[in-house]
Amino acid sequence: MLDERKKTILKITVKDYIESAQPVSSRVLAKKYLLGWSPATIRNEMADLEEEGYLIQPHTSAGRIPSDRGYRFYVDFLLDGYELYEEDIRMVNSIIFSSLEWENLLKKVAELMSERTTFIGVVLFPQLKNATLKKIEFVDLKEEAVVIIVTTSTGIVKERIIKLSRPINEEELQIIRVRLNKEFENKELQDVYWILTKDKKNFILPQEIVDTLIDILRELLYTGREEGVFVSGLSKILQHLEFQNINKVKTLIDVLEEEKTLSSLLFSAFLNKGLTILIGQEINIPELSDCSVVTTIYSLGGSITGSIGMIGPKRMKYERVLAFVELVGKTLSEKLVQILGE
Amino acid sequence: MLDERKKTILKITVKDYIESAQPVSSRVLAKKYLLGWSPATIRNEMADLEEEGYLIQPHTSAGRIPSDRGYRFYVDFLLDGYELYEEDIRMVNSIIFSSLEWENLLKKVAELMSERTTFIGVVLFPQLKNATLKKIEFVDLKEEAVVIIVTTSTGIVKERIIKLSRPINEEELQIIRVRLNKEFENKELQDVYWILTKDKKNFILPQEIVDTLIDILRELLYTGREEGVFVSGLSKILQHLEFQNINKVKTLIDVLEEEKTLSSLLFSAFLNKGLTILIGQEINIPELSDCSVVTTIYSLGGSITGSIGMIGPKRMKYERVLAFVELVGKTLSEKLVQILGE
DNA sequence: TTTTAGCACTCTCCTTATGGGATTGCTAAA
DNA sequence: TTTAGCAATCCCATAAGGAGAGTGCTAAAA
Repeated sequence: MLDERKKTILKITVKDYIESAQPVSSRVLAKKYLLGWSPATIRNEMADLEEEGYLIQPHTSAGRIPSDRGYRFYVDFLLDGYELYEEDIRMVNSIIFSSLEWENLLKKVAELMSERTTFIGVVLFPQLKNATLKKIEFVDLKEEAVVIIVTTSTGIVKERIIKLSRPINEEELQIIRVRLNKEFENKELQDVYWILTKDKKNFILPQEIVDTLIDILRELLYTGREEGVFVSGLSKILQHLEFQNINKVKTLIDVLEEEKTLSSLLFSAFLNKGLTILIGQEINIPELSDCSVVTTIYSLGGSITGSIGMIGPKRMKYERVLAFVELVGKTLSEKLVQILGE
Repeated sequence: MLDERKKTILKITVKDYIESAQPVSSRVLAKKYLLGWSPATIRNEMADLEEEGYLIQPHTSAGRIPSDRGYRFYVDFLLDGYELYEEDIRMVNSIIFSSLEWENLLKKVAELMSERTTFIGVVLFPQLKNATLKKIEFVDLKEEAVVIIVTTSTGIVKERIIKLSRPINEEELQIIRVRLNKEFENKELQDVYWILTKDKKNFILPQEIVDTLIDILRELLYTGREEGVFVSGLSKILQHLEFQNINKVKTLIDVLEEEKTLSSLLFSAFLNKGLTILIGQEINIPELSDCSVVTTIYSLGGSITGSIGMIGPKRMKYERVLAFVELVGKTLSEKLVQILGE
């Protein structure tokens, strides 16, 4: 374990580097922060910290910057406390409690997160493993075209247009509607999915309808909308100094357009069930090794859970981002409680 | 008007520059394309073409590159013909005729376009000015939470969750449902919107329901989903040589994350009602002055229209992109006919 | 009159050299 | 154990030089 002086030096080194983006030298530490030790002393301590893997020297005659391990120690043990801003609270509330349909709301949340922090905001679609089916509805468009609409207990709606191979009139549709709803209302989506796939042939229903229902359920259950995530803030993050060179930008954009990568990244937030930080290599995505990721979940009991996250340079103000992400997660959950009850 | 020799020289200059990305010199023109004139002669002609604004010299001792006017002349008068690839046709069909809900389909189309061309694919949400209302549905979630679902004649579905100020039971909901559908079924969205806003107070209905309906209709009518566009292909376009410097990339990304700019750009495709090319400054967005935009519409009669487009460097293979965009537009329209009839 | 050869001139870009500046590690003294 | 002093190291901005490519112009050839 590090002694007090080493902790202090590490802490100030991390803080200064986050602010200045310049390797921190012993001279700056001694002079700017008036620590009471001479540069030479500090130099010795920093050499020790480097040996133990907390600091890195970009080249021989440069100051030092924190390693992943240095950031990790800082975040785990040296943080002074979270910094929650009034203005953030106001904005988060005003977006989340405005009336919007689901998808639009989540998209706005992603935009808001990047807007307020200049980092990337990511929102994972709600995962519905424990939700129940509320209603199946059919809307007859014309001739053989029908819209099938499924509503879940969590208020998520998913629809699809299908073209039938033979015309179905409103009476017949009504029979199907009543029958399906009687059978499936308030059943878990999971179960409905299994019943439909197993007994596929035994339903005396137009095959297209059964197939489409299965399709809709699968999407609701396993992927939100195609591994759905909303990502926002590319244009914001490029202003940071770590993304000045074109190749880093390219690899970053490659990753961020790959929805699968992001959704599985956010998905892992479920396991931790709370505020999580991953720093650099810990993220386990080489292209993001200059970044940190802060995630949390939003939820209502067990029936609906999703997660949100921010991706930014490792050089981020953790005090602020941690507080902010927590705020957004909590506010989203509150909104769920308000609408769907406890 | 240009004489034959100037046309030939301009044509080959444009072609060579599109291929090589290098300023084209008189020597290359004479030697590589065996035109039968000496470099000196070609040099004179190129000087003329520059004077007339078709070519530009990046600096004194460089070859020449096409100006916007040069590209425009090339596209209008010098194109050999469209180039439609078998593989493109296969891929476009397989994506567009797979069964997907609306939004997902359009998103996939944008991805497809960028995938096939390495340029940016943009898809504007369907504009519904002439669509009619098909059905209004309520799903009772629990206590005071209700989902309102509106389906249009074009098969577009939009929903919203609301929290009521007092409980409403299923019987009461049924009365509202029947009454609203009786009154509004098959009426134009436009009209329903006006009736609701004008007679707001006269409906003996919970105020929240009326307000939410108005909200949904406004979104359907005026903005798709929030000026909705799908954009795809950022990571692809960065491989092109014109986006090697960081500032160009930044300004490009700024524009592409600004949905309003893009949707109004695509919206203008409606006025032209067909395949449109804008080159460089013609686009009228300074940040895109190194780009060309090719757009077209997809439609079914007058009831549903949207547009699609590609954004790429001016140095694009117009023969191919024009054919491709036309293909995607036509195939999308076909799908509409197939589902919704004529 | 039109086309072409020849040549000086211009500009870019790459490589190399140079010097200032910052910071370190080490040694020896406090 | 801490500190002052100093040589050594590396980065980086700037300048200098030279190769290469292509043009414009002039004068001769077709």
